[in-house]
Amino acid sequence: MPRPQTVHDDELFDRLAQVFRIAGFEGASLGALAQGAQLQRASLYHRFPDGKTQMAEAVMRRVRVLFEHAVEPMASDPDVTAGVIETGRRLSTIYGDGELACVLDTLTLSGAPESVRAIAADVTNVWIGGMAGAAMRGGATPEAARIAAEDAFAQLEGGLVLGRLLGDPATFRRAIDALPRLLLG
Amino acid sequence: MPRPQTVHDDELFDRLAQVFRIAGFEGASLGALAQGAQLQRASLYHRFPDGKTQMAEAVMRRVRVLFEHAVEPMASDPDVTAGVIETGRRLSTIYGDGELACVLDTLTLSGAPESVRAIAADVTNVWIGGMAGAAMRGGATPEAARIAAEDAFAQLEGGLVLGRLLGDPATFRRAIDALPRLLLG
DNA sequence: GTCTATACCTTGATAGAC
DNA sequence: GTCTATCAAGGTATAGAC
Repeated sequence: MPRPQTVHDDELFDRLAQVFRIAGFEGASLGALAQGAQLQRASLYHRFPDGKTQMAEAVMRRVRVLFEHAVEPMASDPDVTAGVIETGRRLSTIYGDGELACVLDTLTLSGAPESVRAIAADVTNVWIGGMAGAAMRGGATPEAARIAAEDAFAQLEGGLVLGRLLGDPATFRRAIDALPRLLLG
Repeated sequence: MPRPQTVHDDELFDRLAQVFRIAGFEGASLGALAQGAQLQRASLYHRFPDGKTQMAEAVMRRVRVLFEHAVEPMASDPDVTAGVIETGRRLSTIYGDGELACVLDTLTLSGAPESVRAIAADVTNVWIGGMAGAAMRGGATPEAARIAAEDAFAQLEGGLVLGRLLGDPATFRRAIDALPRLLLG
């Protein structure tokens, strides 16, 4: 009987994400990743034979699942406003109420493999597409909905950057609270 | 007669900034910095005896000068709206019309020394303070002006992140165009 | 002031024991 | 599946010639 995994996949991906999101791709050393994962470097290579690139890809794919879950209420809730508010709650949880950096931002800096960038772009489109869909359900034209969704994305991402710079997540939290207004007018 | 500098300070700081802004602190290797500066590694250590930390500090102080210049029209122009528009032009130049990353974002990730973070926070306050001043000149209360300035900062920074993710600076450019509305209502 | 050469450490990655 | 041990490459930083 083979030795059981001590850290299951999703939990492992989440731990690696915590390192990548504050260090970027080049900045995340195998030592830091191993420490964050609570696994030896060699054990990480057993789980990810293709090394750091494969780790970052797995993290990004895990992030996509998290965002698909986050945007889902905007499409499924009969009350669009209630759906947007619930999505805001889920986004806030992902970002530790604005205290955590965004892996889409940090994992697309210098050194990030093209494969990781591609998944990051895909996640971004899932997120913005979900918000644009909500805006359309609220009555906006496709063009106006897309613009509103992009601006809302920027407000949230910029709020995270400002939070890191000043140590105050207030701007991010304002953006979360403003989501219904930003998307539904 | 001593050998003259082949690269003057401000030009050198700008070249180093180009590397730091796309790589972050840990991600920017001395090799990459030397290549960007068109100087040998050892020459960089002659200019910056304290190494990479001192380079990042110098870059940040240079960035502060650039931002002081960028926000200046908002305070000095008799026509506040014209001043805000001119500041938008200068910000757009700093960010290559939205094609370049922000060093405030990338140079405050994991590994950045506290001294660099402190200057980055200072630059942020210069920038947001300037925008808040314009909003007050436009009639806003101090509290409303500060919030408008923070939100405008977030819209710009988030626009840069989105531009990198999707390869399209449209959201950043929209934020530049929207600056007078965001700050002056 | 800039260069070549080098010391020393950390990194990403691999091999093999358990 | 995880570990210890190890390697080659690349990292930061320094010494000394010009």
